[in-house]
Amino acid sequence: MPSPVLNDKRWSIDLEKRIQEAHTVDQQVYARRYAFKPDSGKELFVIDTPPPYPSGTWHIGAVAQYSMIDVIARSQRLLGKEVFFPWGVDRNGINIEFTVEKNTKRKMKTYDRAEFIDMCRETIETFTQAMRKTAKRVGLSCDYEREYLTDSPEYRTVTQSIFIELFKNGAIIEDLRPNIYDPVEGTTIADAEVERLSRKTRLVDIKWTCDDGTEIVISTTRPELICACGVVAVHPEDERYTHLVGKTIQLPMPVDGRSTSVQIMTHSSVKSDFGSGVLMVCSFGDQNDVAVFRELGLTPFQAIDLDGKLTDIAGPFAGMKVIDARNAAIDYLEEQGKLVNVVEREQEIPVSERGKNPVEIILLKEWYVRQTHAQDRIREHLEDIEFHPPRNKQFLLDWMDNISIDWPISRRRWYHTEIPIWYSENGEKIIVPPSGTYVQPWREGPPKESQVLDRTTRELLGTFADMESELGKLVGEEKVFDTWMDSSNSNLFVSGYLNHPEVFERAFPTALRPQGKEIVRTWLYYTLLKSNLLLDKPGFKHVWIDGLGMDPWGRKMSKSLGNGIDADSVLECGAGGRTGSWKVKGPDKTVSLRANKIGSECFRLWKACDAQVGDDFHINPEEIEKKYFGVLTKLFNVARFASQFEIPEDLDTNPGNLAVEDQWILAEFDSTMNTVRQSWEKLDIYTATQALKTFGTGVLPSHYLEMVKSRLYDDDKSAAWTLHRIVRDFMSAFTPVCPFFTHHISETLYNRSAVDIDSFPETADASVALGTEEGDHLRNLSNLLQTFNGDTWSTKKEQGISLNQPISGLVIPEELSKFTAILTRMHHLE
RNA sequence: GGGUCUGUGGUCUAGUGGUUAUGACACCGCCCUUACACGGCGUUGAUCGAGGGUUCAAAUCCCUCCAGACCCA
Repeated sequence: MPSPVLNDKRWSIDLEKRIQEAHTVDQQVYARRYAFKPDSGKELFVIDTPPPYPSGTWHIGAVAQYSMIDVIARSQRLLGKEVFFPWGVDRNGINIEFTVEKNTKRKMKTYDRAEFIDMCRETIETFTQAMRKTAKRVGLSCDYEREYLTDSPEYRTVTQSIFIELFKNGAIIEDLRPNIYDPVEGTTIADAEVERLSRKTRLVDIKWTCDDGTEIVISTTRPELICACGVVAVHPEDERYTHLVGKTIQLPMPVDGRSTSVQIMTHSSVKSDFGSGVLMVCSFGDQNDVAVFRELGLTPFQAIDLDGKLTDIAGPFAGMKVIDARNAAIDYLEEQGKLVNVVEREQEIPVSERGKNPVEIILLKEWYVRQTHAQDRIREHLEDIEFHPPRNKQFLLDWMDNISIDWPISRRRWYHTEIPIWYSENGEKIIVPPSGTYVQPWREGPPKESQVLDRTTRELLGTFADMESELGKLVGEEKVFDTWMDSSNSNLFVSGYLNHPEVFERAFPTALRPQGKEIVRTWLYYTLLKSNLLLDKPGFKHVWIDGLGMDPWGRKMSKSLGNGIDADSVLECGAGGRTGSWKVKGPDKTVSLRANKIGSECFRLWKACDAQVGDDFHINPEEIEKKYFGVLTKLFNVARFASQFEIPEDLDTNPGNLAVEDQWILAEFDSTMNTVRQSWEKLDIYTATQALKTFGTGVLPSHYLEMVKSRLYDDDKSAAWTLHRIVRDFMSAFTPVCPFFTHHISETLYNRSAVDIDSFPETADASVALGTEEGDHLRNLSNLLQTFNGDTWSTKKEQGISLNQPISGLVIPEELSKFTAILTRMHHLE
């Protein structure tokens, strides 16, 4: 018996790791394979890879998503495109600031700014390294040489230049508006960064007195804000209070520097059945207060300062933190006999997503990206973008429907991109740097080539060099950008905006935005907004929105639930004889999960095959191994079996003397490959992988191989050509899903790695290709053929005959007459 | 409270009006047949979340309800 060229007896994680290490060790080889070569002459396909935020371990669900992005990258290369699969790391932001604060037990603002920034950069660098290692381990074919960091001068330049561009064209403005503010972290935040937490709060009923002596009761959870009350409102149809409308009512608490009374008015937003049905409207207790103030044209009061303390208008409570002031106010009201009732109740209160601090709404002069005017145009652009799956477009449309205010982009933090502006001494002019320059106005002056603009009209007044003497003492902007200002340029940056204009010309709109559905309202929306405001174009050709990785019971994985699964434990499961075990907290009890071997190839195969894009997927390592490791074993053994037969010199030329069963399997294979090619073109990973799996573990080994075994042992050249041709092309088509696996087999057998194939395999036998009469005829016989084989196997079993023993009395159906010879030989029919 | 999505054998999954509802894993039974026992073959197992409606015909379309996920107020 000839010995197989594939030495290893079976697919294993140790083999996988050996292949993977060899695959990535030589940077030059690696770069030849996966580096972006914009001048290759091929159609460009730029992927706007989500730059991961480094924070210690990588979530297994995220790794699953990234591996599917890699499947798309590789499948597009297979289809002949020049793919740019960039590797970026998102390093700006409040998370790393928190980490440094936690590690050193000191708040950011107690540090020197430059010192703190250095500490952030050092800390995040260690996380960055760990992340890149995992990315390589799971086989992401990124262009790591061109790694970009969002906190690098190169990236921040793009953010700053785009800001200046948008300021000049009027899409960005500066204004004094009510803003959502996190007093603990001392920064403004956007609507999209607010979440709600349920907390116990005291709802207090307070007695107010009208000028005419009438007493009414008002319920509130924010008594400390009485000093900012602008109006007391009742519902216009609430007959209980009709007689009071228009009267003046005394504030029940002392205030300083403002009127001690307000008017009673009507407003339709008042809920008559809540408390007494009377509402005090303060600047600003919540978003509704903001709306009422705006509608009634009231002048807001500044009740809370940037440190979260009450201002002077709060009289005796000035200088107190909000919570202390609230308690003090309740005590005061009780002493004065104005407290009617107090109830503890659960209330959903808005908190900041990052710090979980209750947020306040306060008036601040901030920078805004105007967005309400752009919605219709963005919707038009959306018509040109293909969504995968189409239904997930709804997440975006829903969010857009809810947009009513502009996007505040300035933040009072440090480890972010600086707002690139200096103000003249009188505050009327601003100085902005030239395009393509990274500046830090909090610690340096403007470059000589900067421009001077009018702060309100945006009119260009001259160059900084010419006007320097008349500007007075410059003040550098200390504020920074919301990190989404950086992230929402990612498609522009990777497509070459500013840095490679000639590439950008061909690469934009960016071919693909792959992302999770949880950041549709932030990353996706802001990116589309930016592309619209800057270039009046859709940002992408395709948007691919995947579901979330959930625990085995369908719940979100989180540290607090204790149901997380670490990515490395899955990828390394089975390496060096180690097994994997996970303790995961279920809804009822903690469950122990075990697996012997998984690795990156099995993990990728599972994600590709088990879940449609857009669906949330349950991650259970036990199931991944049970359902998919066997598939790899099977495919490996098919290749190993093939590898013991001589490989024809010329696999590309059909020898032309194929037997009918060879033509039949090639007809089947052509149909499979057609499905696969079309699915890769449509970014449909699921269908492509399913088709390959069905063919490779089903009809090929069970029926074709069993049929031609004896021919192969007899050294039949046609059978060997057919089998090798199929194995080779199968590996090419399958390489996007399992790159290391297919690389090893194809390179060992055919001296050319499947990962290097840059055109989808051609039809092996044109005479039976999809659409030919002969091919259709053979494909129509497939069911009958398989049924006949199955019937024969079960008959032998019923009769207690082993499969290699002869059997008599079985009749081959008329339609299969051309298979008579091979079927007789296969089943030893007599 | 509202919106969007999802709900198919024990588990996962295909299937957007038309034979007997697809496949995988698990279970059970048989088989070490010159690639593979980490394998092969076969059997069992689903009133398609519940109820109602439209239709000659519904897992598929419509309505109501239930459950879950995500988002919003």
